[in-house]
Order: sequence, then structure tokens, then C-alpha cells
Amino acid sequence: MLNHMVEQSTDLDDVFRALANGARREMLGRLAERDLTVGELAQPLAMSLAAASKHIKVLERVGLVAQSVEGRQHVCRLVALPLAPASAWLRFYERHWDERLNALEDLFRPEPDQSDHRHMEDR
Amino acid sequence: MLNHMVEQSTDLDDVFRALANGARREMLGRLAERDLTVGELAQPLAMSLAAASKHIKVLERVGLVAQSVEGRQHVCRLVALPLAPASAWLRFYERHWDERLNALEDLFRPEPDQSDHRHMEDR
DNA sequence: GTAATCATCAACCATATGGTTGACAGTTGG
DNA sequence: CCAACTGTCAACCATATGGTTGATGATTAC
Repeated sequence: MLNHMVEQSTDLDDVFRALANGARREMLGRLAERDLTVGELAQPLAMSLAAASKHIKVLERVGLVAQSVEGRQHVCRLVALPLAPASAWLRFYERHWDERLNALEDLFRPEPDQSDHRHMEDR
Repeated sequence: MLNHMVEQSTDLDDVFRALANGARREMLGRLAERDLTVGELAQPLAMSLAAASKHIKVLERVGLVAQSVEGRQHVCRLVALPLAPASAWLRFYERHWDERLNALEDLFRPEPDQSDHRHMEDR
């Protein structure tokens, strides 16, 4: 009756799971601007220092954050590289949602009508 | 003593959490080729039909899969669009890992990194 | 009509997740 | 030296996750 949850986690599992939390994503976003201490990361996050520390540990374990001790503060810096495989995985599907959007566009342009008022072309 | 885990999940949370599982990612990968029934999705996945059905339900709830009943089989098709925000979020960091990889190049570009790193986070 | 098929549902189980509080340890400042 | 600051750790709690089995329902095949 053992052997439940067969422990088959991959790197991609871990990275996506690390990103599946708004607090951790916000930490990464602020670390993209500059290195921050644990306290600075915790401060805007309506939670205890201990909770923030646990989030940082999750990010560290997947290699997205590296910590260096400086006196009594622990400085965190972003290591974005582990995001690359996740981004590559997602990018594969870009053509699919593009196709859907293009198909939707085609519904509103069934004829070779050249008067493109109100056609937003921001990408 | 109540009010733990304040239920603040966002769309991005849900999409990343849906992707944080190899079985679900494999389902999406095969659905990118063609529509599949629940049984066809479950078959290569060393788990019961009920377990696969639960995974599909997770994907449905975040809008990545749409199901249509055809007789006694339930046909699933990919809806890639909800992946777009996740991909956009990740793509923001591409310059960071690129910078790391091109660290040597930076020696020839003394202009430091002073760009619009402000990343909009869902809150 | 009955039996097999396809899928969901409900109940259960083990572990993971995300928070808390309180104790502790290293560092700095008086 | 002692006190305050910064962060981690351990124990605890509630809920979520990912699987199982068994029952049920709807559809198809014989």
C-alpha cells in the first residue's frame, strides 16, 4: 500500500511550481531590478519574515535565487537561467494561440475589404 | 484560528500550477497534435482513468482544454490562449539569462543596465 | 435486453503547500 | 556586556494535490 505519489518530478515541474505563487513571482520581479535582502523582499508581502524566508528557499532550491550572507543580512540575487526551459516549453504553443487569434480575426474580415479602420496592430 | 491561506489565487497562479505536472504537460503536448479522448490521453500515462480525468479537469478549469461529448467518449481539444500571459511573464526575463550568457560581451558595452525593468505583477 | 465500454463521481489516503508562533543564532550598536 | 536586529528553524495547523478503489451513468455492441 506504499508507493503512492511516485516522486517523478522533473526540473520543469519544479520551476513551474515555484512560479505558481504570486508572492514568489513578485519577489522575482523585484529582484530583476536589483539585489534585495530577505527583509526587503518580505516587507511588501503581508506575511511574516519566516514565511518569506520559506518562499525564498523554494526559489533557491530551483536555482532561481542565490543568497550571499553579508553581516547579518542575507542578500538575494536573481538567477534567471532556470526560466529558460520553461519559457521554451511555452513558446512552442505560441503558434497555437496565434492561429486561434488569426482565425478569430478572419471571422471579422471575411471579404477583401481594405478599409481597416479600428484595426489594432500592436504586438 | 481561521482565515489561514487567504485564497488570493490569480489566473497566472492557476496556469503555472496546471503546468507544474509532467502528466498534464504531456497531455497538452499530445493535444497540440490532434484532439484526443480521455481514454487516449490516459493510456500512455501509467495511471487510472479516474486520475487522468482529474488532470483533464484541472486543465479545463484554467481554460487550457475544452471537452465535447461525442457518444460515450469525451473529446478534448487544446485551447492554448491561456498560456499567452504565462509566456509573456517568462519572456520578460529572457534578457536576464541572455545577459548572463553574454557576460563577456558586456565588457565591450560599458553602458550599464538602466532600463524599464518594472514588471507588472498581479496583485 | 443485456453486457461491455467510456468516463465521471465520491470517498479515502499520503504527502505537499503555505501560513503561523516561538525559540534560537549570528551581527551590530550602545 | 547587553540589547536590538536579521534571519532561520522547528513544530504545528488547515487546506491542496495526486493517486487509489468502487459505484454509477450513459452509450454502444451483440
